[in-house]
Amino acid sequence: MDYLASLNPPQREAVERTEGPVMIIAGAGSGKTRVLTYRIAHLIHARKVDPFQILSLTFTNKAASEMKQRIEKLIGLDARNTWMGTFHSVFAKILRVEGQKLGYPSNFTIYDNDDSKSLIRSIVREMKLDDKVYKANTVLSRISGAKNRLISWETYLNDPYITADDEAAMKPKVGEIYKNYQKRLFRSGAMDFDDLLFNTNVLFRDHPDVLNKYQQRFRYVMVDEFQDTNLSQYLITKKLAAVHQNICVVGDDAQSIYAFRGADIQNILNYEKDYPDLFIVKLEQNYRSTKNIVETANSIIAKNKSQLQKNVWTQNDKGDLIELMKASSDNEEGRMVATTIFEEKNNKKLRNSDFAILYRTNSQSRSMEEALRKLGISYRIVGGLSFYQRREIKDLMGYFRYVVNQEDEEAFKRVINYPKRGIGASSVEKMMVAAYEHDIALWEVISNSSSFLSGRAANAVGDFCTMIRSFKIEAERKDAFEAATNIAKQSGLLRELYEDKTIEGLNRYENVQELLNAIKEYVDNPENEDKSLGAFLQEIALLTDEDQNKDSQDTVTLMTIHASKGLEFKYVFVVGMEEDLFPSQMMMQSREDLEEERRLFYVASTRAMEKLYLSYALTRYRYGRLLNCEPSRFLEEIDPAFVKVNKKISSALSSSFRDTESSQGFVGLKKPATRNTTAKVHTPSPDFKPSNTHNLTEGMKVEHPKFGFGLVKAIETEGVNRKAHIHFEHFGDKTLLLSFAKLRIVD
DNA sequence: GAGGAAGACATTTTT
DNA sequence: TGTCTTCCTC
Repeated sequence: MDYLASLNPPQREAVERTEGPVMIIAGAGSGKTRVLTYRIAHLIHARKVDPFQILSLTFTNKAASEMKQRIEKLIGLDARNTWMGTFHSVFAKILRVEGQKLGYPSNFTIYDNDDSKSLIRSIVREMKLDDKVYKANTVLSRISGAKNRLISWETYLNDPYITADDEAAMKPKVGEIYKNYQKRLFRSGAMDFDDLLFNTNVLFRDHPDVLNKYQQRFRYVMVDEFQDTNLSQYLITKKLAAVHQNICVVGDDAQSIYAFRGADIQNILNYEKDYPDLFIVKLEQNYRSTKNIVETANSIIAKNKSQLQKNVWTQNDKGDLIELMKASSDNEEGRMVATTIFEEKNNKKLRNSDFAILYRTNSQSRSMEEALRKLGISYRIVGGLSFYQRREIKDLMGYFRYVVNQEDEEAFKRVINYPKRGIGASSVEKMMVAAYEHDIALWEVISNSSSFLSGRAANAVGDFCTMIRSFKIEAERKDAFEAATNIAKQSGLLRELYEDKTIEGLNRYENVQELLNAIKEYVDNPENEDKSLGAFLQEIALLTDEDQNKDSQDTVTLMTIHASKGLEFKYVFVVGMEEDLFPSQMMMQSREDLEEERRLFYVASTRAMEKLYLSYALTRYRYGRLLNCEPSRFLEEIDPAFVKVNKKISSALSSSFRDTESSQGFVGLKKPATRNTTAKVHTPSPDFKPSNTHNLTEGMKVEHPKFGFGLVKAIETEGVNRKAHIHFEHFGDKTLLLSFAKLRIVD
């Protein structure tokens, strides 16, 4: 196999050692994905393993699909038959088949965090507890933490340490909430994200025959990003591999940054104790970054005590020194970063997409955005609301969910009175109480509304019930697209959105159309055998944003350090290097916490390929007040041999700012369209050429490279400052300075 | 049931 | 400081 020849010796060892337990410690930029994909290809090709017997677990859909694609490139369509997916999606699939053994229907609904929180809020309200003490977020994370450690509500309530903990936190009722929460989920035929893993553990524990079936099926198990596993996930992998012992975990303890979500770094640190005959390979050669960057990162992580010994090195050039920038304020920090990007871009012929700005907290993006906008540098923010979290999407999905599963309480609450049909909160409550008190299904109450409600409300519920029935029949007989379109129309949801002529309303309407398009695509895809609405729902319940349209545009990327894991950029700015911000003040209680922050810094630094900039500000607005800041302790920890302090005087830089106020090409743009990760930035026509806009007049149709097509509504001020008010189809009204805006006049 | 005022709140968040 | 939620009023 010639693919082996392209690997370095440890990589090759990792690929070829297919039998027995293997741990691959993959340093940053060491070609981990490559090793993983080659290993699978090698199993199939050289070792003649049936692809069906290989299970690969990842944490994100993105990682899974990327790997799948790469394997397919290596070995062709055989790759499709390997089991590859996120922990959640793989075990959701298994639970659809085996879940009846635990009393769940096979079409169980998966609750996302919003559903979970909303359910907790209801329970807290019903238990007449103070919702300021029992905040949905806090309670959910407590419950989630328990589930990740396989602590059931029964165990939770009986564990004196846990109860003492909750009492000390003045939240003694969390256990009771946990209990009610689980019961309600079960009644709703629903599992939350943690249940998917928790219940898999229960399934494997209580049904040895089922466990055995999957142990036999998955002769080879691989786990990516092993440092991020929680106990629940860890035990699943251990049980699955117990018979064949062909388990291969890949990870980097130095990049473990998800402890707050239950990830336990001990899983990787102590792995050797679990498997005495564990074969360990260390991938230590970094192919991504310059020597200066690699060694800087090494000097950072060296301060951590809990870690596996390794020596990351590179053959790459020394490269530039790390540059440290000091700003007087957060806004100035933004300006310095933006100006530096502007200059580096010009001097070195770089693209916007070669740059990334990384920060500890989302709120730091503001000053960066402002500065970038002023210099006319286009950017995009990764993170924030994903498509499937949007209200209008959740509303329509709520209908789909409810049509598939009438016991789905959260879906019910979402759709029962939207669009308005005169069923108020008190009627809803009456029905839920009735279901609970008579211990009957919610759907039964709804089907017999006149027994529980009076007059108008009963009629309205009756109509709703008839409507859902007809949707159900549709959904059973027709494919997902037809059923979904019909539901969107008949429910009145589409009309409701259509009638909202505000820009946001238009956007929402379009998003709904986009969801329908996605369903069409799903139905048209020959790979999907089951084209029912239920099948579609199952498919996407565990999808977040399939960041499909992230490429193509040339933009600077802004994101949190967490979101940057696994990515690389030529130039990276890590901003806000200040004590209490990074490391975060909330993470300085213990050595473990501080070490995780340090790993975060390590992750951030190792994203850079060519150059790393670090910046901090002396003052910063936080929660409306101006704070004085001190440089981060992490800055002192870096070996000073690799750092150069940027001596540029910012006044020289900021002068270039004053006259660029208008160079952004648009005035009065309040919310940049690029803020939304899913905002569809227009792709200019292939023959796009800016026209001479001298003769531009009202009523002309124009094309803008980013905003797409629009209609000129008015022209203002003749001369250099000539502006055009244009209504864009997808971006609403904009005022553009004609001397800067690139517009093509469409005939 | 819409709209406005007031109040709470504010790390990180693969699923 | 800015955003999101809730509550109150018409």
